[in-house]
Amino acid sequence: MVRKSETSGRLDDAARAGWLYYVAGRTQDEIASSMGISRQSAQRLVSLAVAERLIKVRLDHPIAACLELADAVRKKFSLKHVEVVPSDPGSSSTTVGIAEAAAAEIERWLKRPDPIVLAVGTGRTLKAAVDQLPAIECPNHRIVSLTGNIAPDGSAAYYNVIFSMADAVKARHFPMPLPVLVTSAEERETLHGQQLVRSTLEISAQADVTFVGIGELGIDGPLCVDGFLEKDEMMELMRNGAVGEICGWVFDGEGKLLDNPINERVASASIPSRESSTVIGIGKGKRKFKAIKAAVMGHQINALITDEDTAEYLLKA
Amino acid sequence: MVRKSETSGRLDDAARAGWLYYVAGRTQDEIASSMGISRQSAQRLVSLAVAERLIKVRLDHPIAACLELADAVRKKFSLKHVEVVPSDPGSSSTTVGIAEAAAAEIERWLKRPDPIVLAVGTGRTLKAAVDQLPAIECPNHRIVSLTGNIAPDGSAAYYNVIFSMADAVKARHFPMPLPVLVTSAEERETLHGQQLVRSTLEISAQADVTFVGIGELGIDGPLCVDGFLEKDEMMELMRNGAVGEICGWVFDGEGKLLDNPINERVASASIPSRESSTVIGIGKGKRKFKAIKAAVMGHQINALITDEDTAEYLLKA
DNA sequence: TTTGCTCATGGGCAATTACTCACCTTCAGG
DNA sequence: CCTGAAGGTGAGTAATTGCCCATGAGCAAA
Repeated sequence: MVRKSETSGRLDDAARAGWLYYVAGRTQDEIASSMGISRQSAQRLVSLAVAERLIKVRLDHPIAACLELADAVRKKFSLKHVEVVPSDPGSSSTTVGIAEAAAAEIERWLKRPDPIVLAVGTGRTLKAAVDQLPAIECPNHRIVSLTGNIAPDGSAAYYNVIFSMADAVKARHFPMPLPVLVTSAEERETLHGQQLVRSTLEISAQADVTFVGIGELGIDGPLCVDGFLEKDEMMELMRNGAVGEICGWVFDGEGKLLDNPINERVASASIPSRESSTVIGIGKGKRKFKAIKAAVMGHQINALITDEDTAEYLLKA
Repeated sequence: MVRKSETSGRLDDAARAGWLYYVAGRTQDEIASSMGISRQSAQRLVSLAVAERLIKVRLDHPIAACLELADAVRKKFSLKHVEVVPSDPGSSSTTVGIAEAAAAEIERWLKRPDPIVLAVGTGRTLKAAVDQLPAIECPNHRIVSLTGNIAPDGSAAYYNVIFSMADAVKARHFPMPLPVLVTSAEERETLHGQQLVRSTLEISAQADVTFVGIGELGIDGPLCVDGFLEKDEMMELMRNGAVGEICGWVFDGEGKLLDNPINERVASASIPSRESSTVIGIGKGKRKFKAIKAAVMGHQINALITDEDTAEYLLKA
């Protein structure tokens, strides 16, 4: 304490101050008087100890690993927000965990006092999330669907989540009275020109936050299973490099939307701006690995809710 | 996540808040808004995480003064290893600081790749140290208790640390199904002859490293407070020159085990060899000064974790 | 000796955090 | 159905901390 100018002495002091502060739990004032320096100097020593990484903080809880993964993924892909839930090794479900997390995130947005536009896509995961929502009243908000609600056979599409959402959430909601895929680009233009559709599209473009499922391709993927695409169309798509889809918009391994006849027939609204709004993708599981990776690489989404296994894949890949 | 009342969910939230606060360095306001709760609730979660010991802080820096003291003490008493942590002038705690240091030392031993036998004694300080341990998996190691786990009233003794240790450390552990003191030397022989006890005793004799608390005597000392000895027995002991105890083994001012009826009734295993293994005593504080000095003088231990004040006392005395 | 630079210091102040209090829900037991 | 305990909540407030700034010491180059 007599000599101050040696650098090592200063680090020693920093260590001592840091110890008193973090381990012993004293205030900076107490440290200052016990070391015979001013409070400000004590503060500097404490922050020096932190800056020099003399102080190591550890959190002993399974959730810590998830948070670290989330942070790493967020940084690697420059995402706005990433949430990672623990993987459940015993379950093959593609929704358990992330559905609850997504529901919590939806709830947080809906509880905001200022009016927002919340857009939703489609998919089983998103449906599961919406099913977790409690009853909420939020007359200020608007909820809009990006995708059509008409299945290939003309019935109401089951996985159009906006209706499930309307059950729980009291807000104005805007479905999209269209099929998911139409027969041609021209038909899409015509339909999108209708007044009702056009106003819904305009609302969707203003979305503050968007929740979308991320679908894998393949003959077991949702586009085939739900009958939107025939098996041979799917094979053709995959030959062209397609690996995943969001709201029917098909993209390749780098997350670029494909320039092909299928995408020309997608009647969904465009995915809202990733520059000016938050677009949260939801998905996990081995079959979706490539699709999720492509979606984050190509910035089709700028936020992600997934599980540990998937997050680890994203970091390794 | 819709329902919040689950206790485990609350701890998860605490962990999350603690991580965001200490690891990610966010403010409580940011945490509050990102978790959708009020700032006060965020603050509560953070302090809950601290209170539940989810957050562990460690300081990685050899403070010069402490190092010098440690070296001097090590030489003076021919010890294998001495660790000195800064004293906290304002605190009367007998564990703060050394508990963290002891936990770090235990962790270092447990992280060794080669299989070891780690023995533990008893005491509040050791308990506090073990409570600082993170979760570790080390199936190669064995952990054995030197002292019985049965209190005078027949219940499980609280300060038998091996059970706390088993919570954090995944390793085979061997408790000692005995009281600390039995009624006579003969009873001890009988009990020690039991197969279960004998094998535990054999393991303890092979210990590579042992961690023991150092207890002071007196009517406020642990032996009396925990009901192992009556006040008059204690007075008698002290009249005979006893100054401290380790695992119940009572020794005099020079660290020699007393040849008296009490030590004949101690059911603990013998302290493992100070020739062939490392026996680390943990303790600090004025009330323990004489006991610690006696323990190092008599080589009841061959390594010590203590604080500056105690180290200075040991050098002067 | 002067000049110019770096760096630690303490004061002051705004931001952040901890604590207390009154109230509100939940739930077990009468 | 009421009641009281336990535990959670937000508001308000006091305590603590982080940061900017002007100052001055130390030191090397001019």
